[in-house]
Amino acid sequence: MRLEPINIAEEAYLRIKRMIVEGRLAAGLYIDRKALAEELGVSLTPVNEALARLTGERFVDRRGSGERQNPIGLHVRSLPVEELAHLFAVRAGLEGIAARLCVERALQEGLSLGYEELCRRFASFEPPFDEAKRAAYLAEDVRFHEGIIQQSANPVLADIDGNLGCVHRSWIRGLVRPPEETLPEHRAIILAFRALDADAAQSMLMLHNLRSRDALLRSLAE
Amino acid sequence: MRLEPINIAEEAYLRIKRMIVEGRLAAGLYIDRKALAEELGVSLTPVNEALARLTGERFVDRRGSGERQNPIGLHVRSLPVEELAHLFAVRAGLEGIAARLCVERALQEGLSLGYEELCRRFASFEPPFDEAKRAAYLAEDVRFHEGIIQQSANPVLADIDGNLGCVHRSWIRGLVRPPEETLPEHRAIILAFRALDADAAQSMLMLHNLRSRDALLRSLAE
DNA sequence: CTTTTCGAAATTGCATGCAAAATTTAGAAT
DNA sequence: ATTCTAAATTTTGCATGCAATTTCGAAAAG
Repeated sequence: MRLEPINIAEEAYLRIKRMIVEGRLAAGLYIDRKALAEELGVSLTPVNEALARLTGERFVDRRGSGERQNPIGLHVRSLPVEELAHLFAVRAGLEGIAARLCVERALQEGLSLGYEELCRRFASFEPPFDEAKRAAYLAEDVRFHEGIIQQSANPVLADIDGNLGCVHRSWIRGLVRPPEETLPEHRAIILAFRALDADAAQSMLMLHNLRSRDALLRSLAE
Repeated sequence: MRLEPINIAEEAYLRIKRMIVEGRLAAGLYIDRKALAEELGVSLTPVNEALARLTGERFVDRRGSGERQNPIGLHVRSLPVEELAHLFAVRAGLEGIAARLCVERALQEGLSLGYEELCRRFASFEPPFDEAKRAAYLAEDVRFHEGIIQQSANPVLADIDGNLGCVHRSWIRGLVRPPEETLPEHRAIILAFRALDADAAQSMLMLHNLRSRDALLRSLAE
């Protein structure tokens, strides 16, 4: 039951973005607008509009005639790993401030139960981690970070971090660091939240992300 | 001497965005695409593409037929002041992490002279502040914050913060707080940079922005 | 004077058309 | 077989066309 298709161009945008994020349109791939338009059952106009937006959001590259690789035209952007590291740093800043805002809000309005529940559900994990447990941990990890953003009640922050998280997950399928390493960090962050210690919560969440960035850079160096 | 108009749609996007940011298209105003297309000397297609992008970037609102205010169609988005406060919080996070990245980089590569110069030029201001000095201070303030972002050498961060700064300046023309109040904070931040104290630099820059957010909220409450 | 109604005119969202540029293909020359 | 060349085809970027919806406006009704 689709409530708001809004309009064809908007839907084309959402569908093409999903195709990129989910890897159905592979990185570096040339984008055949005609084929895309046929697949979506629309004309070229809404596809062009969608691709213009995605170009602005750096999901798509426009390749001019002067450049080395052919063909000319639009391609799915492939993210240099270096840029993924930059992305981690930005999220470190965003999630750090989100943690502070959570505490700020909790102090003003009383503890948010939704957030408390999130913390409890997360805290129930215990080593050792087999395959299934790692998958569950990954899902809970995503919920944990998203929950902090949501509870910070800052729509601008949610918008930006949501987009970055989208890019992140389209390039990094699993965990950057093993649960054994990140679980204690998550626990420490939760303790800071319980203590309503904004400085500690912000600092820990930031360092948590920066350590993931460093792990990524190390794994890149092999 | 224009090097790369790239294409008409891209140029339409940039020009319309400038019109909005500079207030030439006022907030809340209905956007007459036909008139806009004529003014830019293009057809409706590139204008539509540009407006689709600006809608995605929340510079433009799409108003459906069910909503209270007429007419239907596109309008320049007017930012609730509350959202401006959210924006300050996000920038607090971003500039905070930028400060940390600056110090990180300085420790790895030796001090950046460009950044040092920025600090010196900024530090030369002295009270009292007459009208002209306040204007100069405002310009220097913008350069100070932009400089930190640039020196953090994180293109993702620069991209996001640049956009937010753009929105910020389109809604807040002058200073949120008087120079007498912010100058000591800037000085303290510079000292933290000189000492290569990442924690202090990040924390101070973040609080600097959060205090501006709070000042904004107080002035809103009148 | 205010409100309602109904048709004209404008606007929207998208499809299609078209010229310029790029790519592919076919054939000839090396 | 390989390289060059040029015509044919495709693609791109934008303009224009068109049906559906919306707004405007004048006349009629209250």
